[in-house]
Amino acid sequence: MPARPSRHATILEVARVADASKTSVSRYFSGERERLSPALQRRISEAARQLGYRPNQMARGLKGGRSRLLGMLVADIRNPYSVAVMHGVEKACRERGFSLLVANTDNDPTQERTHLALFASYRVEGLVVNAAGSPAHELQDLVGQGLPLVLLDRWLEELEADRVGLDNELAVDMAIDHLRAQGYRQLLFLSQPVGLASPRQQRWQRFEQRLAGEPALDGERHDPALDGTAVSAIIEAFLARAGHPAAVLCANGNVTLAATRALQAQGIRLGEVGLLGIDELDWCGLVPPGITTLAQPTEAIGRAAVQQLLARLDDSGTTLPPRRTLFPPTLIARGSTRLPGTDNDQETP
Amino acid sequence: MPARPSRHATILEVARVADASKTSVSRYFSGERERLSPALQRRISEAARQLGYRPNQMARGLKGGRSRLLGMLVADIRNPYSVAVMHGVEKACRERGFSLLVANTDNDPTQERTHLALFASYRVEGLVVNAAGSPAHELQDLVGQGLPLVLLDRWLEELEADRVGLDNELAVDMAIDHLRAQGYRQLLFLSQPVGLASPRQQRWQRFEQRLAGEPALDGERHDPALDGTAVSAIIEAFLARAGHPAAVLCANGNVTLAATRALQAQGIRLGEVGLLGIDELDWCGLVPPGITTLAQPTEAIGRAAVQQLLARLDDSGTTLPPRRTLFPPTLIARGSTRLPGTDNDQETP
DNA sequence: TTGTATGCGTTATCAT
DNA sequence: ATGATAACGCATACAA
Repeated sequence: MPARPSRHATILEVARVADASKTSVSRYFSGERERLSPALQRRISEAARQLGYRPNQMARGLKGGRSRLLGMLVADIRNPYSVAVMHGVEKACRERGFSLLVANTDNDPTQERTHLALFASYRVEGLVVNAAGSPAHELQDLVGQGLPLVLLDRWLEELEADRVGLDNELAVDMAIDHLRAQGYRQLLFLSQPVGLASPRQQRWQRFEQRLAGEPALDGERHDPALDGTAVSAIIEAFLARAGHPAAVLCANGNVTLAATRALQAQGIRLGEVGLLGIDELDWCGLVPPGITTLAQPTEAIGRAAVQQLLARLDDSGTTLPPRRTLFPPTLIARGSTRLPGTDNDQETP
Repeated sequence: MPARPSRHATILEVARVADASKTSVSRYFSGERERLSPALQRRISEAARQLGYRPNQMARGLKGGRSRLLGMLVADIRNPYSVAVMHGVEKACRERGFSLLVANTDNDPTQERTHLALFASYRVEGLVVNAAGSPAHELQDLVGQGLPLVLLDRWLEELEADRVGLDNELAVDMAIDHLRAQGYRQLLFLSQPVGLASPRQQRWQRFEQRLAGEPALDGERHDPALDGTAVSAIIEAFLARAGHPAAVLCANGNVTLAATRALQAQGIRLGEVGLLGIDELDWCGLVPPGITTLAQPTEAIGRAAVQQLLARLDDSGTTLPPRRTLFPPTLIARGSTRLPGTDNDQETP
């Protein structure tokens, strides 16, 4: 028994024990086992097992420039949507032999910059970015250096990069069509502050576009901060002003949460005032009579991001134009968009 | 202007441009700027800026053995509890100059092993483990090699390591005390399959202990799989059998979700049958009349894990005995544990 | 099929 | 205060 239970065995030690050269051991662990004689393979295998040898990725990365690391920047990790997508990203990474370095920015551009620098220092081979906001500049630099980068959900107009996310126009169309078909005529579009977040902008604008083209529908839109009582006030004013039947269209999960709270606080029965939210959440079926949502294919979005990244990685050199991959949402109809007295055959909550 | 917009500037290039030696540049970026003359500092700073130089962590890790990487193994990343803790872990990491490598195991011991190997290959300096299940063996090895490791929430009895998590006994005590004080006398304890998950075991056992000591209370416990209709059946049978007032105690967030569904499906008003869940979730205030929960201090738990890890890292050598850090939950009382007709002054939903 | 020699970017040791 | 040089663990061109 060797005395030292030291830190980590190296390729050299394995070579010595196996009575082979560093090269052979290296080959053994680099998918070139076929080139070694069965006898040597066995010796190396045994030596490695005995020593608990694991190739050092740091050294590997240093030599070949291949860190086998992908980075993911998440704007808000406590958002279930982000986590769901991340789950897809991570699975796809694993399947392709990559590991995922995750950083949460809490929607803070400063942290975004910090983490970007960090990723760079670990020589990640690709980046999935769900950006907080502005720093198209540093991202631009990275892309300029040839780092594959895909923008997830949120994108910056100035930045020429691949994009993956929801088809926001389609989502708003589906929402409006559904509400219309269910008999609602007055629509309130509620968003978090639009600011620079592209999905918010797109949904916001599409709502206006569509309403302009639908004489049968009437509506308004607001983008309050969600922390105060603003949502409640807006809904109350809207309902006082609007004719019936009226409905609220929530631009994302956070808004759905806030709007549900507000409607409940006002003692309003869902359905009587319609409620439809973009983003499906665990509890949407639980609040009576169930909240209608547009679910995003989060897993698929995550996988697509990785796939796009690795595609770029493979044929680096050829400069394909930026590609955008948009996914359609799925309507999950529940009681919150069923007018009392109506008898549409909807999926039950 | 140099022609090549190549990949990454190295310390050597910076040294050349700054007309200095590699050593000086290294010192500049390793927190030893004081030892350099102001003039040299300026030259290096300028050269680095101009070249967009970033120290290569891979090379750093290779040389000094300091990867500045922490690994976190998560059993189920889609569980909001896990994410909340992870948020704390990540923040604490960042504050201490570490990066976090996250791996989700989806409760699969095989993936757990794979990811553990992976972490080892990246020479993470510490591990936060929210284990799927069994492989105390590989974890034991890592600990034996001197790798700081803290068990989060779930722990393996066989493994001598630091532990951080909720005080499960206290949680069950608080739950029972609250239900009792609210007038409930028949208790149904509902858990996910207990199996090897230590928190489930502890809560499960504590419930039985406590009930044995309380003649005024009566109860039973079950740990069905959550995917079928089992929960509904169990609740129905329990209510048929039990006298009133009866309450359901949910061992975690997933169970709370399932139980709420079941109670709703049976048209039971919450409160009339009590409902209390361990784990606070976004929507618990939304389902009328609000679901009472025991909230875990997730952020604090995450931070504590990192702190414990770094403490070990600092005084490696001294072999302190394993330490366990337990946090108390916070009761958030809502309508689901208020019997109709009662008039307790509870926090409103 | 197997081995030798060199270099990846950095820090540590030892000079000056 | 600054620099030269040797590792760190591995992959790879080249040689045998």
